[in-house]
Amino acid sequence: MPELPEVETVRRTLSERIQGHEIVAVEVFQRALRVRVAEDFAHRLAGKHVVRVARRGKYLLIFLDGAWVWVCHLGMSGKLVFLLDSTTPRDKHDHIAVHFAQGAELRFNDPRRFGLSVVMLEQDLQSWPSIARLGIEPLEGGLDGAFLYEWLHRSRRRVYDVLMDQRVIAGLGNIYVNEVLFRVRIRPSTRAWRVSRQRAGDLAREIPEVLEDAIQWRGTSFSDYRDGNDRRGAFQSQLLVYDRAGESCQVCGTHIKRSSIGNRGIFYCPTCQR
DNA sequence: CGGCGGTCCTGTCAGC
DNA sequence: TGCTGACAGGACCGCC
Repeated sequence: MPELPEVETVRRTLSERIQGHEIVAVEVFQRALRVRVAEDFAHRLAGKHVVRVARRGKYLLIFLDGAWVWVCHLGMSGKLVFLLDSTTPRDKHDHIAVHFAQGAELRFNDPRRFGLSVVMLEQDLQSWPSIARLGIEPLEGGLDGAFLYEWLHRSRRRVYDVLMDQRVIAGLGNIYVNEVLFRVRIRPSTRAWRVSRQRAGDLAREIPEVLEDAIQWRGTSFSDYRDGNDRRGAFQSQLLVYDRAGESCQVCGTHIKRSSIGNRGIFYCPTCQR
């Protein structure tokens, strides 16, 4: 569900709400997420202040005083929503409630429970496997044609699979990989090693472009994504291929095709993308 | 060991 | 109306 632009939008909206604020109490209703929420999770968070809200790939990093960090991943269906009024009725998929002063509350809701919520010491963050594995941040410079070509030209995988690999670029997911590949006219099933240096350069330029654009539209609300204020994103209006099977390609008019790689639906223009 | 398929979980929607 | 199967934005594990 949430890819880099969505997580970044959650980061920005939450940061405005909780930075500098004290956590007065924490409730855990459901521990069985992708990684079981630790028994001492609530105890570790209680009484701490939020120093800043950051992001690494699709991971949200909520830094707390005392050198602690609360790491959240929203999986496919996760939401972190800030409520001014904690009397708002609880949903059956609300798993964690973090209470702030004056009745404000941050809720972690995740129907499919593919999300993750752990607290650790800041000094352990970079060596924590899920973070340690992550590749380059696409919006912080450093993503260039040479970098991408290095990965692509010696991989026997499909270009789609390489771009989806969080060890290469952190933060891309199914929607944005489909969109980026349409914009550079490469078919998702193309073997990575067949992508030329020039095309790798196109990709390196287009990836940050699409991600920044999506952030400006506050992410894609294809179905259930919401930001930290429970608001929908609007980038779905800008999607050129994702979820547009059967519609006409805006460049050439050919019907957009839907196919699949593994269990993921992929969308492309059979004429523009080779 | 690189690459790929299956799996975790619930909700929704299309088709019968 | 109700049942069934397919599918959904992610990540990890295990098998070949």
